[in-house]
Amino acid sequence: MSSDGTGRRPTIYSVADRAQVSIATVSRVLRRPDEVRPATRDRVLQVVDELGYVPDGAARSLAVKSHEAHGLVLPELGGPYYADLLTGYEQGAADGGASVVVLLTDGKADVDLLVRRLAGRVDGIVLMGAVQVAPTTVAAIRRKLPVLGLANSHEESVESFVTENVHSAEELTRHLVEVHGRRRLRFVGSPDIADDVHDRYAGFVAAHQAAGLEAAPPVPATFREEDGPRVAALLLEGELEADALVCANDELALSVMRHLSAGGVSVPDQVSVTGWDDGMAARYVTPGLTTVSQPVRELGRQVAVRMRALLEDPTSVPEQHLLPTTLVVRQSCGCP
Amino acid sequence: MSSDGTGRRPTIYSVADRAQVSIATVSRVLRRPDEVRPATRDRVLQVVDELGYVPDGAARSLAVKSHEAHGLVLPELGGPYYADLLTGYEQGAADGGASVVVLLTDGKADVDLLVRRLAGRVDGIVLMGAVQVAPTTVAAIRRKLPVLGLANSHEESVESFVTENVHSAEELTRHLVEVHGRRRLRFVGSPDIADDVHDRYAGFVAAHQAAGLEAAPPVPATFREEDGPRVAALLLEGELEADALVCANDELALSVMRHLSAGGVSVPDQVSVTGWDDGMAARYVTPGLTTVSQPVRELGRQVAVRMRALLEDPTSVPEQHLLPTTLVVRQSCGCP
DNA sequence: CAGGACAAAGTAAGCGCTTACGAGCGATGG
DNA sequence: CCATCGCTCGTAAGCGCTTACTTTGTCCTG
Repeated sequence: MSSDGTGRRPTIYSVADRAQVSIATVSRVLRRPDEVRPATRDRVLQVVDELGYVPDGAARSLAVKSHEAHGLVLPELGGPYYADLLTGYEQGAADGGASVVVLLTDGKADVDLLVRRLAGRVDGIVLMGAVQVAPTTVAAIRRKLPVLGLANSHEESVESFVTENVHSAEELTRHLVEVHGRRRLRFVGSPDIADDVHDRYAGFVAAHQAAGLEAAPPVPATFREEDGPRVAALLLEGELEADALVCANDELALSVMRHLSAGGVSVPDQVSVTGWDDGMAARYVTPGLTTVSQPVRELGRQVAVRMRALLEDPTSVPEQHLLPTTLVVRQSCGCP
Repeated sequence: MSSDGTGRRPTIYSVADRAQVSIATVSRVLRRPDEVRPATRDRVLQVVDELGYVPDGAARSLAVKSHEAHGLVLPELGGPYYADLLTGYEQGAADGGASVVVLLTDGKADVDLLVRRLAGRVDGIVLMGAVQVAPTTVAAIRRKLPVLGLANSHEESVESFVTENVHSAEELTRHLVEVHGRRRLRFVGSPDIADDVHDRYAGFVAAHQAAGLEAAPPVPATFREEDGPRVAALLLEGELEADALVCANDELALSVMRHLSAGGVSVPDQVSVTGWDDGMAARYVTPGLTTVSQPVRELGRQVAVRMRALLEDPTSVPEQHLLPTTLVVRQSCGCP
C-alpha cells in the first residue's frame, strides 16, 4: 500500500512513508506539533509541502466525530437581509473553527430530503422560519443534532432567535397615525407567509386599536419586488383607498413607491410608504424610505455563537432570544 | 457493540440490528432500494424512521471518496453581486447533488490556512479573484482538487470565468464622451485591488485613446460605500476636476452621487456618475444610475455546472470563459 | 428431480484519519 | 550502577459507511 507519493492524492500514509515516520507522527505534527521533536517535525512538514498534502476532512470528521461545520437553511439570498445574516453567521462559526454549509430552499422540490441530508454533514442546523420544512423532519433531525430557529416566533418547541416585530410595527404605525395624521392605512404583505410578517401585521393592528381605529385587512403580497406593480396598480385604479402603505419589507416598499410615483401619486404627500429591513437602497431613494432596521449581521453572529455553545454543552437550557429593532425615519412617511 | 438504538446517535448498525438485517442491507435500502425485497425494505425503513436515523455524511464521503460538496471562497457578501453569485452557484451545485461550503475571507487573518482546510472538505473550489490567496496555496490545493477562478482575468494558469469588462467600460466611457460631451472623466476605483477593476480602467483608457483624449489616472477607492464621501469631498473641495465619474461599482457610485448632491453638485447636470453591477438600488435612486449589468446569477450557475463536469472528467481541457455584460443607461449619465 | 440461473442478503475489506496505549531510550538521582 | 521518569514515536483499534464478492435460497427447465 501507499506509494511514496506518486499516487493521485497524497494521504497521510504517503507522507508517513516518505518522511520515514508512522502515520501517528504525521497526525501529531499537524495537530499537536509540540508533542514531536523539532527535527522530526520539520522533516514531516517538508514532505507535507512537497506532496501538497491536505488531510481529508471526511476521514478526520469520522475519527473525531465532529463535522466542524454548521448548516444554514435559508429560503433565498435576495435583498440584504439573508446576505447579512449569512455574513454574520459565517463569522461567528469561523471564530469557532467551523465552516458553514448553506442550503437555499427556494425553487427546490424536496426540501425535507435535502435538510435531512444536510443533517448528516454538519454538527448543527439553523433553520430560517420562512423555509417550509415538515415538523416531522424537524423532529427527526433534532434527535441527531441541535437545531436553532430563526425568525420563527411561533414555533415554541425549537430554541430560536427572533427580532422584535410587534412593537416596532406598532411604533411605526403609531408614527404614521399620530405624526402624519394618516387614517386609511393598509398593511402590504401576507401574514401567513412567514411569522415575521404575521407579527408585523399584529403590531399594525395593535396600533390601530390603541388609537381607536379599525385596522383594514392586509393586502396580500410576497417579499419580492415583483409584487409592487400589482399593489401600486390597485391604488392607482382606485380599488384600494389608502393614505399610507406599511409594507412587509424594503423590496416591496421600494417597488410600490416607484410605481406609485410613476403613476402620478406623490409619496409621501398623498400616500406614505414604509418598508422593513433598512437595506442599502432605502438610504438612496428619494424620498428616503422610512423603515425598520434590524441588527441582522449581529443576529447571525449571535446565532452562531449560541450554536457553538450548544455543541459544547448540549444540556444547556433552551432559551428564546429576542433582538431589538430600530425605527429609521426618513422621508417616505412624510417627515421632512 | 451496537445497542438496539438506545445509544445517542443511531448508526447503520443500530438500524441493522433492530431490523434484523446486515448493515449492507440497510445501506442498500437507502441507496439502491430496488435491490432489496419490498418486505425487507419496508421493515428497514420503518426502523430508520423510528430511530430517526440519518447516515453520517463523513463516513459516506470517506467510503465513496467524494465530499459531495463544493467550496466557494468570496471576500464578502455585501451588495447584490456576491449574493447573486452564491445563489446561482448553489443552484447549480444542488442540481448535481452537491452542497456548497462558503468561506468569507474579509476580516480573516489566515486565509491561506482556511482555504487549505476547506480543500480537505470539498471536491472542488471556486476562488474569487478578489480574495488574496498565496499562489503557493493555490498551487497546493490544485494538486488535490479542481480549482476554478472567478473574475480573475489575469491568472491565466487557472481555468476561470470572467465577465467582460474592458469593452463594456469602453462603451460606457464612449457614451459619456460622445453622447454627453464629457471631457474631464475620472475613473473611481483602484485597478490593483482586483482584476475586474483593472480591466474596467483599461477600457476607460482605451476609450480615451480612441477619442484622442488622454485618460486621467484613477482615483483610488475600494468597492465599499464608505469611500464615497471622501471621493465626493475631493470634488466638492475643488481638488478634483471632473465632469464625469466612472465608478468601479454601484455602491461606490451611489454613495458618491448622494454626497455630491448633498454638497450642491447636480448629477448629472454638472457631473455624470456611473456604476457597475446594476443592483437593486441602481433602479430606485434618482437619477437612475447608469451602470453595467452582469448576468451574475447565471454566471454562478455556469461555474457550478462546469465544476461538476470537471469533477466527472478531470482530464477535460481547461478553458477560459467570458460572459457578456450589458450597458444599462439610466439618467445619472445625463440621458433623459 | 437434478442442475442451473437468478434474486436477496450477508461477509468483510477497506476509505484516511485520530488517539489510547505502550515500547524504547537517554537522562536523572539515590 | 540501576530503577525511574519523561519524552518521542510506533502499534493498532476504531470512527460509520459502501460495495465487491460470496453464500443461501428459490424457481425454472428439461
